[in-house]
Amino acid sequence: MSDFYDRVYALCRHIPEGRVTSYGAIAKFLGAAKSSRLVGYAMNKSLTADGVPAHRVVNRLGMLSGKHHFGGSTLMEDLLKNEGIPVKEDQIQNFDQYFWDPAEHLNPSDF
DNA sequence: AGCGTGACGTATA
DNA sequence: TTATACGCCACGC
Repeated sequence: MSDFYDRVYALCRHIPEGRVTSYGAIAKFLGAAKSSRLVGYAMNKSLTADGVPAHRVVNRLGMLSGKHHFGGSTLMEDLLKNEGIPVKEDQIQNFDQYFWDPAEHLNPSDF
Protein backbone atom coordinates (compact mmCIF):
# COMPACT_ATOMS: atom_id res chain seq x y z
CA MET A 1 0.00 0.00 0.00
CA SER A 2 1.48 3.31 -0.99
CA ASP A 3 2.20 6.12 1.40
CA PHE A 4 -0.15 8.41 -0.38
CA TYR A 5 -3.11 6.19 0.34
CA ASP A 6 -2.19 5.90 3.98
CA ARG A 7 -2.11 9.63 4.27
CA VAL A 8 -5.46 9.98 2.56
CA TYR A 9 -7.02 7.44 4.88
CA ALA A 10 -5.45 9.02 7.93
CA LEU A 11 -6.74 12.41 6.95
CA CYS A 12 -10.23 11.10 6.29
CA ARG A 13 -10.37 9.61 9.74
CA HIS A 14 -9.86 13.12 11.09
CA ILE A 15 -12.96 14.44 9.40
CA PRO A 16 -15.43 15.24 12.18
CA GLU A 17 -18.98 13.96 12.08
CA GLY A 18 -21.45 16.18 10.39
CA ARG A 19 -18.75 17.75 8.27
CA VAL A 20 -17.45 17.08 4.77
CA THR A 21 -14.41 17.94 2.71
CA SER A 22 -13.37 17.76 -0.91
CA TYR A 23 -10.93 15.67 -2.89
CA GLY A 24 -9.09 18.76 -3.94
CA ALA A 25 -8.68 19.97 -0.36
CA ILE A 26 -7.27 16.62 0.64
CA ALA A 27 -4.94 16.46 -2.33
CA LYS A 28 -3.75 19.97 -1.70
CA PHE A 29 -3.16 19.29 1.96
CA LEU A 30 -1.12 16.23 1.10
CA GLY A 31 0.96 18.26 -1.30
CA ALA A 32 -0.49 16.69 -4.40
CA ALA A 33 -2.85 19.45 -5.44
CA LYS A 34 -2.68 18.37 -9.05
CA SER A 35 -3.52 14.79 -8.26
CA SER A 36 -6.98 15.15 -6.88
CA ARG A 37 -8.05 12.20 -9.02
CA LEU A 38 -5.74 10.02 -7.00
CA VAL A 39 -7.64 10.99 -3.88
CA GLY A 40 -10.85 9.80 -5.46
CA TYR A 41 -9.13 6.62 -6.50
CA ALA A 42 -7.86 6.14 -2.98
CA MET A 43 -11.35 6.62 -1.60
CA ASN A 44 -12.62 4.00 -3.95
CA LYS A 45 -10.17 1.58 -2.42
CA SER A 46 -11.10 2.79 1.03
CA LEU A 47 -14.59 1.44 0.55
CA THR A 48 -13.22 -1.96 1.44
CA ALA A 49 -11.16 -0.60 4.33
CA ASP A 50 -12.78 0.52 7.54
CA GLY A 51 -12.34 3.58 9.64
CA VAL A 52 -12.55 5.64 6.50
CA PRO A 53 -15.75 7.68 6.26
CA ALA A 54 -15.67 7.92 2.49
CA HIS A 55 -19.15 9.41 2.46
CA ARG A 56 -17.77 12.57 4.04
CA VAL A 57 -15.65 13.26 1.00
CA VAL A 58 -17.25 14.86 -2.02
CA ASN A 59 -16.10 16.94 -4.94
CA ARG A 60 -15.54 20.64 -4.66
CA LEU A 61 -19.15 21.38 -5.62
CA GLY A 62 -20.56 19.32 -2.77
CA MET A 63 -21.96 16.84 -5.22
CA LEU A 64 -22.11 13.15 -4.28
CA SER A 65 -20.07 12.07 -7.25
CA GLY A 66 -19.17 8.84 -5.53
CA LYS A 67 -22.62 7.74 -4.54
CA HIS A 68 -22.72 5.32 -7.42
CA HIS A 69 -19.85 3.42 -5.86
CA PHE A 70 -21.69 2.88 -2.61
CA GLY A 71 -23.52 -0.13 -3.85
CA GLY A 72 -25.62 1.88 -6.23
CA SER A 73 -28.15 2.80 -3.56
CA THR A 74 -28.80 5.92 -1.51
CA LEU A 75 -26.45 4.67 1.17
CA MET A 76 -24.05 7.59 0.93
CA GLU A 77 -26.89 10.03 1.00
CA ASP A 78 -28.41 8.34 4.03
CA LEU A 79 -25.13 8.33 5.88
CA LEU A 80 -24.73 12.05 5.34
CA LYS A 81 -28.28 12.85 6.32
CA ASN A 82 -27.74 10.67 9.34
CA GLU A 83 -24.99 13.05 10.40
CA GLY A 84 -27.18 16.05 9.94
CA ILE A 85 -26.04 17.01 6.47
CA PRO A 86 -28.92 17.88 4.13
CA VAL A 87 -28.63 16.23 0.76
CA LYS A 88 -30.88 16.82 -2.20
CA GLU A 89 -30.56 15.62 -5.77
CA ASP A 90 -27.14 14.10 -5.00
CA GLN A 91 -25.96 17.44 -3.77
CA ILE A 92 -25.15 18.77 -0.31
CA GLN A 93 -27.21 21.80 0.64
CA ASN A 94 -25.32 24.75 2.09
CA PHE A 95 -22.11 22.97 1.25
CA ASP A 96 -19.90 25.85 2.30
CA GLN A 97 -21.48 25.65 5.72
CA TYR A 98 -20.53 22.02 6.20
CA PHE A 99 -17.23 22.14 4.39
CA TRP A 100 -14.30 21.14 6.57
CA ASP A 101 -10.88 22.26 5.44
CA PRO A 102 -8.09 19.93 6.68
CA ALA A 103 -5.57 22.74 6.36
CA GLU A 104 -7.46 24.71 9.00
CA HIS A 105 -7.92 21.90 11.48
CA LEU A 106 -5.05 19.49 11.02
CA ASN A 107 -1.35 19.79 11.58
CA PRO A 108 0.56 19.21 8.33
CA SER A 109 3.49 17.88 10.35
CA ASP A 110 1.34 14.91 11.29
CA PHE A 111 1.59 13.83 7.68
C1' DA B 1 6.12 -3.24 -19.81
C1' DG B 2 2.67 -0.46 -21.90
C1' DC B 3 -2.09 1.43 -22.23
C1' DG B 4 -6.43 2.95 -20.67
C1' DT B 5 -9.07 4.51 -16.80
C1' DG B 6 -10.92 7.47 -13.07
C1' DA B 7 -15.28 9.42 -6.40
C1' DC B 8 -11.29 15.81 -9.69
C1' DG B 9 -9.90 20.44 -10.71
C1' DT B 10 -8.39 24.20 -13.50
C1' DA B 11 -7.78 26.32 -17.80
C1' DT B 12 -9.57 27.74 -22.30
C1' DA B 13 -13.04 28.46 -26.07
C1' DT C 1 -22.07 31.79 -18.58
C1' DT C 2 -21.98 27.00 -20.24
C1' DA C 3 -19.34 23.54 -22.55
C1' DT C 4 -15.04 21.08 -23.72
C1' DA C 5 -10.16 19.97 -23.18
C1' DC C 6 -6.34 18.62 -20.71
C1' DG C 7 -3.22 17.46 -16.82
C1' DC C 8 -2.30 14.36 -13.06
C1' DC C 9 -0.45 9.81 -11.36
C1' DA C 10 -1.45 5.26 -9.12
C1' DC C 11 -3.79 1.00 -10.34
C1' DG C 12 -5.57 -2.96 -13.06
C1' DC C 13 -5.56 -5.48 -17.25
